[in-house]
Amino acid sequence: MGRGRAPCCEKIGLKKGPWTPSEDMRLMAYIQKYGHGNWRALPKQAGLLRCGKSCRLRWINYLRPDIKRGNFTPEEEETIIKLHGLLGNKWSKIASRLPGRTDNEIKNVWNTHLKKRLLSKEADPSSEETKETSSSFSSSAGSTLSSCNQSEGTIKDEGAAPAEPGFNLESPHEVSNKTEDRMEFQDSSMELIEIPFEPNLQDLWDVLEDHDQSPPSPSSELVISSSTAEQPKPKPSLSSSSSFSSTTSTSTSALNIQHAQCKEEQGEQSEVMLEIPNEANSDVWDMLDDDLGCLESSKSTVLEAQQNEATEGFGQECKRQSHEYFKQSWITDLEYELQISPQEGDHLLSVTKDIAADQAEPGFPSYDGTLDFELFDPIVAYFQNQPPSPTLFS
DNA sequence: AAGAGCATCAACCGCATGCGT
DNA sequence: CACGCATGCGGTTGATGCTCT
Repeated sequence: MGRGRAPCCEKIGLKKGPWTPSEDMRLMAYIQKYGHGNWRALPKQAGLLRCGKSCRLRWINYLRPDIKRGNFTPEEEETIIKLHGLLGNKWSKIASRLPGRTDNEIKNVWNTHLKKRLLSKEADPSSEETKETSSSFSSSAGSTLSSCNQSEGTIKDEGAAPAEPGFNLESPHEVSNKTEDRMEFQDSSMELIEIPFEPNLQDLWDVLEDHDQSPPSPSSELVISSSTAEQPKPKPSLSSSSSFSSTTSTSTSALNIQHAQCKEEQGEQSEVMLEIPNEANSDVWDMLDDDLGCLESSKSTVLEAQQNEATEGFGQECKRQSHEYFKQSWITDLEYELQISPQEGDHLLSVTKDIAADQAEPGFPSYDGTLDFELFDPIVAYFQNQPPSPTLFS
């Protein structure tokens, strides 16, 4: 074959322009079932008359479940301005620090709003807003800036996913005198989540839900500890100081769970430590990203449903069930990943295993290259496997 | 009410980069 | 090392909706 770049896709016969709902559903269904190992082959296998690039873009910018829709908050805009000052037009880098936002979206916001706003501020430097912006590296930057500075090194680290701005793990459950500890943790790239001890992780969901948080940096160390201060008795389902490794196919040794303290007499503090070494297998972070991304997705779904309550056809009960579904799925998945309470019959678990089994096959995907839509309609399968998301279909 | 101008954002294009052979 | 390929990234475009006159 001659030198030079191959065309990104076959132009002939492929569709361009806006995506139809049917195409969206087909793409979502396919990715949900098989993932997106090969974008170039994906459209053919999914029965889409699109090039792989277009599919990838559509997924990343619009269909991905953890996309945060809606207007940018002032905090997000501040963050973009600051990061743009640091990084320039590195939209993907900026996007990586704004959970749920895409580089395309940020680029658009910058070009349509923020750039003009900054220009107008330059023209009128006496305005109040200008003061705020120009002091973006002073105290007004708040947690966002501290996060930026804190992870300055990871910005330059191309390989590592940087810490997220606003990754504030101060928990309502956290004991009061954690200030010094927290500073220590920050210095040693360690974050702390404290949760009421519950072996089935129900409360972990609730606590994480209270944090408007993002996955931590891979360069940091995550510690999830639990407090039983309000519990009549600790429930040490994990043996004291027990430590075991995840044996999932994707993460082998990086995940250690230690039931470090079980002060049954005092009933004061019992901890489940989830320690991930700095050099942890990146798969662990993928797993946590997925889990927390799922949480974020579910949260935004519920928020969206709440916002649309008056006008949309999703009733209160539907929304509640959707929320409960995601909550339970997330918890079950995490329990499985942590090997705390694997449930063989669980739907999500079986789906995950199906996908994992498919992906374990050499030359994944293991089917013959095209889907038989008469036997397997991905659209039907999608709605059988997952409740419709108001976020996606609004 | 109609049309011109503007704003927004999804999508495209082409180059850069990284990886496997 | 050279090459081919897949994917990522950033600039740009064009369709659509909104606002103003």
